[in-house]
Amino acid sequence: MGNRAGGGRPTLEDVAAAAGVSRGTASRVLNASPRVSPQAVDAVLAAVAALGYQPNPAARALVTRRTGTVAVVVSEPGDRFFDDPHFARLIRTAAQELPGTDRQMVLMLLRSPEDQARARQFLAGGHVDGALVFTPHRDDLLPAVAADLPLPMVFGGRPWGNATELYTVDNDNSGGGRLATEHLLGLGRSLVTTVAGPADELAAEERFTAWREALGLSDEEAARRSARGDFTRDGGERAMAELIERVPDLDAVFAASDLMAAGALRVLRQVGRRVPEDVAVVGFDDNPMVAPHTEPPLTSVRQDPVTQMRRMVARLDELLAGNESGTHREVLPVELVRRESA
Amino acid sequence: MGNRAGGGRPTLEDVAAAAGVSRGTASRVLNASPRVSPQAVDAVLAAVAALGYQPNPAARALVTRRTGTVAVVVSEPGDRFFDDPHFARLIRTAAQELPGTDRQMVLMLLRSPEDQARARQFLAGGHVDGALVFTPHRDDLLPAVAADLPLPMVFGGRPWGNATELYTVDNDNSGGGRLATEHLLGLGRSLVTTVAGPADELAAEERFTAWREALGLSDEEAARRSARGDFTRDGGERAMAELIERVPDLDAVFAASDLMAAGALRVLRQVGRRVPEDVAVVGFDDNPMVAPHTEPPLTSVRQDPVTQMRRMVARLDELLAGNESGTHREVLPVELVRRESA
DNA sequence: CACTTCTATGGGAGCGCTCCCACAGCAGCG
DNA sequence: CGCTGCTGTGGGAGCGCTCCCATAGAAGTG
Repeated sequence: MGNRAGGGRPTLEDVAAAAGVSRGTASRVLNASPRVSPQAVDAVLAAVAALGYQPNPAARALVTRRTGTVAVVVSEPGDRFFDDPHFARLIRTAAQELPGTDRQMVLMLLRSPEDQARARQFLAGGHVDGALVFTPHRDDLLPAVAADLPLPMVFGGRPWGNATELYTVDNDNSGGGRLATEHLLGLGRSLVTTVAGPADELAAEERFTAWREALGLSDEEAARRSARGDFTRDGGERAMAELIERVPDLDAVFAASDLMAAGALRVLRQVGRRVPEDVAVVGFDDNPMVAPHTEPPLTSVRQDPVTQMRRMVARLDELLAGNESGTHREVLPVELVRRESA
Repeated sequence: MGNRAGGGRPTLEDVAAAAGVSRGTASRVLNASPRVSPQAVDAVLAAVAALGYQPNPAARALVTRRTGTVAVVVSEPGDRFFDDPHFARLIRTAAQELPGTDRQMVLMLLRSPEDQARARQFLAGGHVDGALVFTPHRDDLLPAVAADLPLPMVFGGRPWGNATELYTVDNDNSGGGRLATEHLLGLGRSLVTTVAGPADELAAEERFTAWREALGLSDEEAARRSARGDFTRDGGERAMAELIERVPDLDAVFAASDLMAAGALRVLRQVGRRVPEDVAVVGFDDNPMVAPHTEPPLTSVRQDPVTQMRRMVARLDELLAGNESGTHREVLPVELVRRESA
């Protein structure tokens, strides 16, 4: 009576014994089954409290085939995971949204092709009930195998490949690129250049294409008026330096990320161009750790990782509930936030 | 033969049947038991490959009482989790160090007292084999209950309370505070002030005390020459503004974090004090996203979250292996990185 | 050659839960 | 008063593994 004979953690059997009911009834109480008498509920709950009982998650998972955990997968081979506060916001939102429904979050950072293979194994291995996946790079192999994995998955940002059957929650990169470019045009700027993101990320390509189309540029002219960065501050500096060399008379820059815009601003200052008087600059992200703190504060296209993650969790919840209807592709709107740089 | 009758995932029984051995032998092969014949090993491995078998983690956990996962717990009620790249570095290092030994990482962000209670439940619930815990705040309740939890735990930074039986991996905050202060003194500065961190964090208190003792200040004088921030950039700005008002003739500032130092630099610039000519500034963290990018680049006390997390993982591994010897408290050295601000 | 080791193997037991079938008890009905 | 239906309960089966005991056969010993 009271505690368990073996001395270890109490089991459901111990709870049942203490409550004077059977294991089956105790289980029904814990799973909120309607077919239990009120007095049984009370007795079991009292026994649970008295014994400090907690269900064994492994035993439960074994029979229900549900683990109560969700994987959050981020592929980022470089240093951006900690250089860019964007990721921290994503992770934090995931951590906040998931426990709300009593699910734990397994975080996987993928830095190499081997990591990707391991992640595939892991996701197929029954460790988690579903996955939220960020695989923006062209050589990320997870999207290609995603359709074969018998696991609910929602992608953040559209991965490469014509995987229309994947569930994705994306930001409106094209709309953002257009917004930024048209804003610069509206300011009366005549030579709008861009510091583009890495060509292996679709989001970067979409922003670039939107810029090119908003200006109606030929491929050659677009190439001349653009330079690539890698979404980092240093990359932005290098690209800006290259651009100013090649297009000395530029009077506007659309940078595909705030971090790159920050690098660009620094270079512009170094070469004596005033922002926004000589050169207007627009960033992308509206990163709260970057955009308001640059010199001058940065006008930027706001995309909201919090909303994105929320929508991803909501979509995954639907999939976990067996609801496979609904659009596969969801696109979140972006907006221009004006500050002083443009 | 071949695949499973039921059509679901193959089980160990299926593998055994395909390999022409018993379930017991198949299990021995998978667990690298020495008592198996080479031909049995080959047959089982071939069957595993042919069937695409993966062990059911729940079934394994049920009997071994090991889940193969480790919790990483971070208590941070404010926005610092994504404002401060420090956390991202910690998380990324954990993600990198843990899978090396085939363990998964469950991330828990604690923002409220309820979260703390939930975390306690979770850690006691058998979901994970161990935990790496960051609970720097005075009202974090996890450290107090840690000793009662039958779970290997390693703390990052020393939590409040005289919990000498806890395993901790800390940075040398006192040494760092002394280093910074003595450096400023060595520069010939006569009025060294400090922008201290929040009083509810032990690390902040240790840095503050080291500063006070290096200067040999009375309590009143220490209070006059210091102002508190909350480890954020904005907090640093406010504290610096307050300090410059109260101690107009200050010629040096030791800021307890790089982010606060960045805020301080901005205020100093605004009021027309030149750094380092008029005021020398030293930060703390040597945050790679902040210190090299301030105006001017920041001299800072380097602490290395990568090393810290590595040591924590190593210590947890020892505990998981049953080795409870070794020092409970480990302190990591810090060093001064000179740039232009001091 | 009978005996004891040793090695490799088979298969039962059992981890702690949920699911489900069977059944007791009790109304309500003709 | 025998029948059906409904509610609450007990307990067997079984999820897929690992552990361990028993045992067959090979190898070693006097």
